[in-house]
Amino acid sequence: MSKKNKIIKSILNKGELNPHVSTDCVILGFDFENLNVLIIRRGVTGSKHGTRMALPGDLIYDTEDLDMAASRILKELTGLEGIYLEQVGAFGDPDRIKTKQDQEWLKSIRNEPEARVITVAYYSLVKMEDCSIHASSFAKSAEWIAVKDITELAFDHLEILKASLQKLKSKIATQPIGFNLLPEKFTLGQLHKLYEAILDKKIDKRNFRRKILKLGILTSLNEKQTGVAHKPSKYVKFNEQNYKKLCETGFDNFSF
Amino acid sequence: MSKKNKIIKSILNKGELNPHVSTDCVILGFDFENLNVLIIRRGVTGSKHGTRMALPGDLIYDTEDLDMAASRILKELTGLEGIYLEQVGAFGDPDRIKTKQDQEWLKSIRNEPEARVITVAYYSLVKMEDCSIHASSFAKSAEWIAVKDITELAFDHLEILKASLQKLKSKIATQPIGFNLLPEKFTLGQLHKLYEAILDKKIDKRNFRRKILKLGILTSLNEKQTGVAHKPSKYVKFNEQNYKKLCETGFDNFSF
DNA sequence: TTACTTAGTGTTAATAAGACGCTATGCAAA
DNA sequence: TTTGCATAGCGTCTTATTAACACTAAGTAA
Repeated sequence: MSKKNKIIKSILNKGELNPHVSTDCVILGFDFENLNVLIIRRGVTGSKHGTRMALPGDLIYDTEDLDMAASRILKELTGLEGIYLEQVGAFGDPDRIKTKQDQEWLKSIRNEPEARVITVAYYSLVKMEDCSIHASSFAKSAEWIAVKDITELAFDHLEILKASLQKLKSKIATQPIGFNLLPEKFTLGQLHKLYEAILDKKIDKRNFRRKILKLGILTSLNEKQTGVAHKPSKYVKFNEQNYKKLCETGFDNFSF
Repeated sequence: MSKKNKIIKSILNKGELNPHVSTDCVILGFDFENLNVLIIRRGVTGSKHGTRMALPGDLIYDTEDLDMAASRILKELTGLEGIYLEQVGAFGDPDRIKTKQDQEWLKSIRNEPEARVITVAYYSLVKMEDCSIHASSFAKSAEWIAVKDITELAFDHLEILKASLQKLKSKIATQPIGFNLLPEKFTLGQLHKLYEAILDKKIDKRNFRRKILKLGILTSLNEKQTGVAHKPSKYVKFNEQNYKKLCETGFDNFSF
C-alpha cells in the first residue's frame, strides 16, 4: 500500500487491511421452507462446474473490531444494519487456503495471497425479504442457496458453515433467536417449520405450539393469512418485552 | 527476526512467529474446593500491587494450527499433553493491548509491541496434581489462583476468563467433561463439589447423586478414602466405554 | 363438487425434577 | 473415652415436563 493510501485509510480511521486476519460470514435466511445461506461465486478454471462457491468474507482493518468487520461485510452485501450476529470461532489451519483452486482465486483478489490467514467466522440471521444484494469489494454477486444442498465450498468454508449451524442449533435451545429469521408478523406454522429446519428434525405440531405459547413471548394479531390454499392462520408477532421479562426470571431451556 | 533465525525456525518447521495472532489459555484446575486458573505474573512499575496478572499465551507460528499453538503453550507450562482443550473464540478489540501498563510489559517481550494482535482463546481442563509448572518463553513462573478471587487481569484477559467459564458452564450441561479436572479415582462428593464450583450454585446432594448415577458412566471401585475426618467415601472412576455408548444413543442433557 | 393443504385443538401416560432429614462412620479434640 | 464434627449414603412424594396420538375447520384449485 502506498504511503498516500495509508494516509487516506488512516483518515478514514480504518488503518490498513491486515493480511493475516479475515472474517467470514455465514448469512442465514429462511424462505418458509429451508434454511438458506448467502453464497458468493467466483469463476475458477479447472474447478468442477466452472465456479467455486464460498462464504462472503474479507480481511479486517487494523483499527477495526472483529464484530465490526463482520457487520461491515454484512452491510456491504445486504444493506442491512443492526442484525443478529454471533461469533462462531477462529479457524486457523495453516493450509486452509492453500489448495490450488483457492490460491488461484486469491491471487486475483489479494495482495499477499500466500500469507497465512486466520479467519474469524460469524453467523448472522436475517430476514430474507429485507436483503437487497449489492456487489461489493469482496463479492461481485451473491445468491441464496439452501443449506441442505451445499456439499462443497472453497477453503474451509464448509467446515465453518457446519460449525455455524451446530452453534445455531444449540443456541436456539436456550434463546428464541429464530425470530430474527422471520418477518415482523408470521404464523405459528412458519415458526414451526423454522424450528424443524434449524434442528433438522420433525417436531410434533401440538407439542411445539403448546410449548412456545406457554412462554408468553408471542402476541396474537387480529389478522389472518390471505391467498393461501388452506385454512388461513392467524398472524402473531414476537413480544420483546415479555421475552426480556422471561430472561430476567431465568429462562434457559427450549429444547425439543 | 534475522535471516539466520528465520532459517532455523523454518528447519524446525514452525515458520515465523506471526505478530498479529496469539493464543491465550485459560488453564483450569480443581483443588476439591474451588476452580483455579493458572496465572502468570509480571512486574510492572506503576501497577497497583507491583505485579500484573495475566493468562499464559504466546504468538503463533506461521505454520502452526491454532489448536497446536494452545497445546504448545499448555505443554511448555505444565508438561502435559493430550489434554482437554476447547476454543472459546477470537478476541480482537483493536485497543485490547493498548493500556499503558500492558504496553510496558509487551515492550519487554515482543518485537512489535504496538502491532494489532487478535488472540484466539482456549480453555483447558487439567488435573492439578499432574501439573508441574515450568518456566517458559512466555512465563517465568505461574501459579494457581482461585477463579473467584480474580477481579483484574492484564489486557482483555478477564473478559476471556469470564467467557471461558461461561462456555464451560454450558458445555458441562451437555457433556460430562468435568472428569478431566479430577484424578483417575475420585468420590461422588468431590464430583458434586466440582459441579457446584463450575455451575456456581448449590446442588441438592441426593438429586445430584441420583442423576449422575443413572447415566451409568461411573464404575464403582472397591476402595475407600483413608485419613479423612469423616465417614470415608467409596472411590469411583469414569467409565469411558459406557459414556461412548451413551453418546451414540443420543445424550445431550445434564443440567441442574 | 371434490380433492388437497394447513390450522387449530386435549388427553393420557411416562419420565424427570425438586424438595426434604435421618443414620453411619471415621477422625479430632477435650 | 467421650463428645463433637464432618461427610457418606440413602427414599419418597409432589409437581412439572415430555411424548405420543387424531380429528374437524377453512380456505384454494382442479
